[in-house]
Amino acid sequence: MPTVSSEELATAAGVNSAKLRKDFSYLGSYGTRGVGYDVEYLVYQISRELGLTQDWPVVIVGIGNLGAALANYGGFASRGFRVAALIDADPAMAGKPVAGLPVRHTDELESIISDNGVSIGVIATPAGAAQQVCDRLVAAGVTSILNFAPTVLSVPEGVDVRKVDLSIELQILAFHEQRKAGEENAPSPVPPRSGAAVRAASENRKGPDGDVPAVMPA
Amino acid sequence: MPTVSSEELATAAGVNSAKLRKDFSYLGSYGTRGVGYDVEYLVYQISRELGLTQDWPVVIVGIGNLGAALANYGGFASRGFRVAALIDADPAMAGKPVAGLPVRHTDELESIISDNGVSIGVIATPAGAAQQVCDRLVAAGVTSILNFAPTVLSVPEGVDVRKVDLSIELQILAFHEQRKAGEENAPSPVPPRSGAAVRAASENRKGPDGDVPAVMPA
DNA sequence: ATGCCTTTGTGAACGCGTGCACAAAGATGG
DNA sequence: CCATCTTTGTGCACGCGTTCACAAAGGCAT
Ligand SMILES: NC(=O)c1ccc[n+]([C@@H]2O[C@H](COP(=O)([O-])OP(=O)(O)OC[C@H]3O[C@@H](n4cnc5c(N)ncnc54)[C@H](O)[C@@H]3O)[C@@H](O)[C@H]2O)c1
Ligand SMILES: NC(=O)c1ccc[n+]([C@@H]2O[C@H](COP(=O)([O-])OP(=O)(O)OC[C@H]3O[C@@H](n4cnc5c(N)ncnc54)[C@H](O)[C@@H]3O)[C@@H](O)[C@H]2O)c1
Repeated sequence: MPTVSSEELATAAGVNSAKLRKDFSYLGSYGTRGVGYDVEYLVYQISRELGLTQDWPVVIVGIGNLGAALANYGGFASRGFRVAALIDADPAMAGKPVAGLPVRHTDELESIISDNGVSIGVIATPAGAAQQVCDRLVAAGVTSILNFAPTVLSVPEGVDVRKVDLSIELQILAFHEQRKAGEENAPSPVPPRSGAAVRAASENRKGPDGDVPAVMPA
Repeated sequence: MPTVSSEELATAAGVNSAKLRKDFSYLGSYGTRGVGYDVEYLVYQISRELGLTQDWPVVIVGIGNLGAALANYGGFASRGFRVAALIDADPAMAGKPVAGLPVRHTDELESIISDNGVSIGVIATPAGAAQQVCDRLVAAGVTSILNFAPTVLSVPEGVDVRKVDLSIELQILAFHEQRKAGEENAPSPVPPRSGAAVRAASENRKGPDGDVPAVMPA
């Protein structure tokens, strides 16, 4: 029986082995003392807890540059996600095949969602249309949304929104970049107290309960 | 002089006003007691600290579906990022205009980087090429990388890597989705101890010092 | 069966971010 | 010029995640 010790996994992942063991214990995952964890069982258990054993139908709304790229991306299927439909408001796109699927018009949005039991939606429309699309998705029964549009979506309680903001990713890199440059020469105008604000700026969004809105002017 | 109080900002952002004030104090940002913060000065100060006052040249490597979408994305320019060049290994693409810029061949990678003083690179190549591209970028002087390929990149100390893994974003949504479904009926197989592992699964990557590698099989 | 060695599971300590509460600062009006 | 009111800046305590350290458990060899 192939096994791994928490120490091996921890080293590979670059984390503390005690944390790993404690986390596993929360999952009810019992290893064998003196031996380690049964790899197969461990994988199964984590997969199940993470929801990877069932597959989730998703819809992508807004089949432009980004939406088409997402539709073509094979990485979703391999993680248990199935693209149930591609939806766009442009009548000219309706019926056109993208990544092997015909693009459906926005009119069909509600029926597509309910027919397929979709609970996860991806929004890749322009920012101006995002909230409206979001509202329709939620009304139709979607309870999880992955948003690429640079807008803060407001949703009723019980609906999760994750926002992917590529500009912020770059800003975080730029922030560290600037910091690197500043270290060598003159001390930063701000003393390196390394306080909460600085650290918070390096982190990503905190969780499902509300993203940090962009306060900087575009 | 237009001002805002920490309380106003905190309410708008949905955070605690004390946290906000404390964070501002780390930035050396002094408000006026009884009045609040000078909006203009505050914006300038935060912008500067975040590195938004200078603009950063970036290169995008791998002009496929995703790379092209990124190149066409206007949101970067508005946040102070300038696409210095688009680079692809496919000879057939060389010279072809994408988003108004001619695609350059990988051979030119090093000279493009040094000529433009690029320190931030975006990798949108297939996973198999990512590490190799990364090595070349780093060797040429890039010290910050935004990686879209589903691979853990290894880089020397001093180089920051941020990984955007869209599958993981969906997995996090699916995880919560499953949890929602489980609450109504039978109790989850795992008692809702709400431990560190569960919470950690909702969080994103922690910071610049090492992403959490994907341990699940694809 | 017994003893040794490895690795788990976890209680306790530590570190850190967050929120509370309040004194000091400064504006504003009388 | 003084009183009052607003809002900042921050010491302090609380909560939570992380890490240490170790006893218990189990395999394995003798
Ligand atoms: N392209 C990128 O790399 C990138 C990066 C980050 C964020 N974004 C954001 O993602 C979104 C899409 O970007 P893009 O480059 O694909 O834009 P795009 O203009 O190429 O595509 C937008 C698509 O949405 C469709 N659409 C418009 N309104 C709609 C509606 N109400 N319902 C359904 N579909 C609708 C349009 O017909 C179009 O096909 C934008 O909000 C953009 O800011 C894009
Ligand atoms: N499309 C998506 O929505 C999406 C989402 C998440 C992650 N990704 C990842 O992003 C990457 C790109 O995705 P894509 O859909 O654009 O793929 P793609 O196949 O359309 O594009 C890849 C491009 O990279 C170029 N390339 C290959 N090797 C190269 C090299 N050594 N140097 C420079 N260029 C090279 C190819 O010529 C091609 O143009 C993949 O790793 C994919 O897994 C894509």
